Amino acid sequence: MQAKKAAYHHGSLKKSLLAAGDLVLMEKGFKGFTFRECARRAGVSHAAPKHHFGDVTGFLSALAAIGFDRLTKALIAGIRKAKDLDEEFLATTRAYSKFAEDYPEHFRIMFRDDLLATESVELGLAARRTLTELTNVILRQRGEREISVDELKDYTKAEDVLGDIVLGWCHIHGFAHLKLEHQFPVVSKSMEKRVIKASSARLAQLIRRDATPNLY
Amino acid sequence: MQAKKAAYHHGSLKKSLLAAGDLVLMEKGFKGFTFRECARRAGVSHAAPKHHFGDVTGFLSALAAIGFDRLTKALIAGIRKAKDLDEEFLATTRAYSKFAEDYPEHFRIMFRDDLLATESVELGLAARRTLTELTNVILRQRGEREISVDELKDYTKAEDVLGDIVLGWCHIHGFAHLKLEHQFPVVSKSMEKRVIKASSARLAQLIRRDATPNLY
DNA sequence: GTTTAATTTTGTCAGTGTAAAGATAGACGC
DNA sequence: GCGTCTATCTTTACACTGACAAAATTAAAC
Repeated sequence: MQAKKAAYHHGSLKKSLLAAGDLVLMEKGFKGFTFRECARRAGVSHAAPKHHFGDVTGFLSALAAIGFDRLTKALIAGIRKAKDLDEEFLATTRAYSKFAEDYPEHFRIMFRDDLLATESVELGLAARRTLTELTNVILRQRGEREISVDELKDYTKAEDVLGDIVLGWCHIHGFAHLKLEHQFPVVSKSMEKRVIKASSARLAQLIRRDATPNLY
Repeated sequence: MQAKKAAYHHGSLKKSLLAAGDLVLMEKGFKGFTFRECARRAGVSHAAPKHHFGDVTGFLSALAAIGFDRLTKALIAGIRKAKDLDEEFLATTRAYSKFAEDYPEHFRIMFRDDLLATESVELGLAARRTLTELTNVILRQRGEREISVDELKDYTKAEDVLGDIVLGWCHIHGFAHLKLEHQFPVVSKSMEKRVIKASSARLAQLIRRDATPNLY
């Protein structure tokens, strides 16, 4: 971090700016997040970021991509801890929601189509990696084999698979989002835990019950 | 609108500002939404809004409350068209999602805890009215009687009811949000219709199947 | 070693939210 | 009727922002 500063040209300013933006997002939130503040933290002039990110939209897209990668990792880590299929769906829901709580501003940015450069391939890929992970959760519930990112497009064409993805992802995402934004009625922590556990279990059972029977 | 302008003092500026803010949100989106632009449209000086709304957070809260009221109405209208319980849950999902598409910026504001004055009783009430409507959708699926806004608090204490609300609302909200922000893989309109119809049906069946049997 | 291209800085501009002080008009007591 | 009061609105001011242009600096290519 200190070695990079020495280089005027060809330094790793882009990385430094991303690190700065990442921090600002966490410390000051979206309100305190400004192009100039990030430049200040990276120790460069206010106009420096322009060359690397164009406008603030491009900058946010890069940070959103970081968010998606972090979410993907969190999902994988959460899933790994699960003992069986019953636990796995719940673990996914928990990991997704915990990510939203841990990185609220990233989460908000990631799902703001109007603030992001949707043509960014980097962002698109990061988002697809996350969706692939979620799709694999569903596929395992269905008793089917896992897929890679490249196969995602083919699999979301299958109507029954997409149906299960919608069923699962909407619940996971809806819960994480509504909880983050404090839309649920306030109840005890223990009751909340039981409720989300029960909901996840019922949904996972539904998906497994309706899956083609020859495969599980 | 023209008669109000004449009055320097004692005009209905608050309403005019809200109407202006509502328009700006729809026409220019969140990016173009500024305190000063709203004041300009209402034909007053840029500092005028401060007296009525404090800061921009207070102003957004009032607009979010309008959004919730509009959503509540949309839900009621959508539900009214449904012939039976099977159709009703799907109709709710559609109405909720259509609202998000029709008023994207309102929708985004409404679910941004950090940008709103959470202590606003007006906003809290509007949000509770929406949640009451959603709760009644669930209660009807369960074969139980509907409730009023005042009863909401008691009903969300019941763990099984809250469980069904989470199950239903998360799916509805998650779908609307993910669709609005273009997170789903692109598929044909007809396939999308079938998918959401099937998901809603499966979820509604699950809720009804698990309901206490003596009541339906 | 000179040229060239990439990177960063400086300076400027219009526009923003908020604060403070001044202006206006209706309310209210007498 | 009249003077004061108070809520409402305007004016002015300030620090800050994103975007842009042009100049300056540096690394690399030749």
